[in-house]
Amino acid sequence: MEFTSLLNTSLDLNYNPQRIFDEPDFRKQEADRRNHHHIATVSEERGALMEELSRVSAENKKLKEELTATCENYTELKNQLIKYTTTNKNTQSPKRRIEAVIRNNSIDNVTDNIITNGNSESSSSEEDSSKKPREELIKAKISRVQIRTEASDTSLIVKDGYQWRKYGQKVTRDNPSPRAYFKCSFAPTCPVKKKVQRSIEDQSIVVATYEGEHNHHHHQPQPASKLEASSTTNRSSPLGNAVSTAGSTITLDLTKRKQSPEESRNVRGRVEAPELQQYFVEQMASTLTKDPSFKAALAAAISGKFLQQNNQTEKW
DNA sequence: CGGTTTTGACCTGCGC
DNA sequence: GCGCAGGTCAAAACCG
Repeated sequence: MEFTSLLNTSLDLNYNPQRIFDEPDFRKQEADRRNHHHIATVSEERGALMEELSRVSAENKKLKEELTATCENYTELKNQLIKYTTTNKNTQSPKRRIEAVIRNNSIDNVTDNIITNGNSESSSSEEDSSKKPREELIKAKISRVQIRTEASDTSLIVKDGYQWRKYGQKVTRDNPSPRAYFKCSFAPTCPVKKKVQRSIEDQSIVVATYEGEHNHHHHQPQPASKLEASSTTNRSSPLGNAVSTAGSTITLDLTKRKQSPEESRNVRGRVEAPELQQYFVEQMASTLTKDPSFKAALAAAISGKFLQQNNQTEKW
């Protein structure tokens, strides 16, 4: 877009020297005096404006630096909090610890914790048939997906392209929102289960935990079906592929809201499929163009650039 | 009518 | 052994 054509940088000084010479002498002298006075006033105003502008620019720069420092502090504190909560959870029972870690960290850490736990137990005691379920849990591929939805949307529906049958719902102790249990119903023998619960920190985030691997191809939802998957509005979304990526944590924003730096890192760091990357790039572009604060920041940046150009022009 | 959802009951593991 | 919490079952209700 050609902004320079839209921006009128000229000052209307009501000053036309050519006309002065057309006046008779007595009028010319009077006009000269007036114009000298006018030019002096305008110059003063201009100087004051320039001073104000440089003051505001300096203040803007200072605020920017403060904001950057605050963001850095925030990130550091957040990391410390995560580290602290992870350490605290280690005092819980193994099962509760797995739950807690699944809630708080990425699945890479979860898998590590489960395996470590399993090894330490097998080395400390003999074989026990009661441990078989846990061994199955160790073998089971667990992945977690965070989906940002509208906070007003109370349904625990995760549109991932698979067909699920809900078999239970529970209110857990540490989260007031209920947890829903689903089994994959596309294939009767498919062992995959998922748990869906709203995040306790952010009610707009739905956390889906997948256990196991699908033993069938990805299901394309049927139209006009009551299935959960059929309510998927974006059929071209590669989320189904993303979910089948075992051992990963994926954060999706379905509300067109701006992603936090943490969430963006999450996506950048873990999602590598080309179609997913393209999907996220498109979503990010869409999000940015619809974000008023981004527009405001862009406008500020552009106007700042123009002010710089004007300053340079005036120096010529 | 077949599949899904709801929901109370039951099972299981764990800590005390 | 008891209580608690998470997970699962299964009958009834619901829906297209």
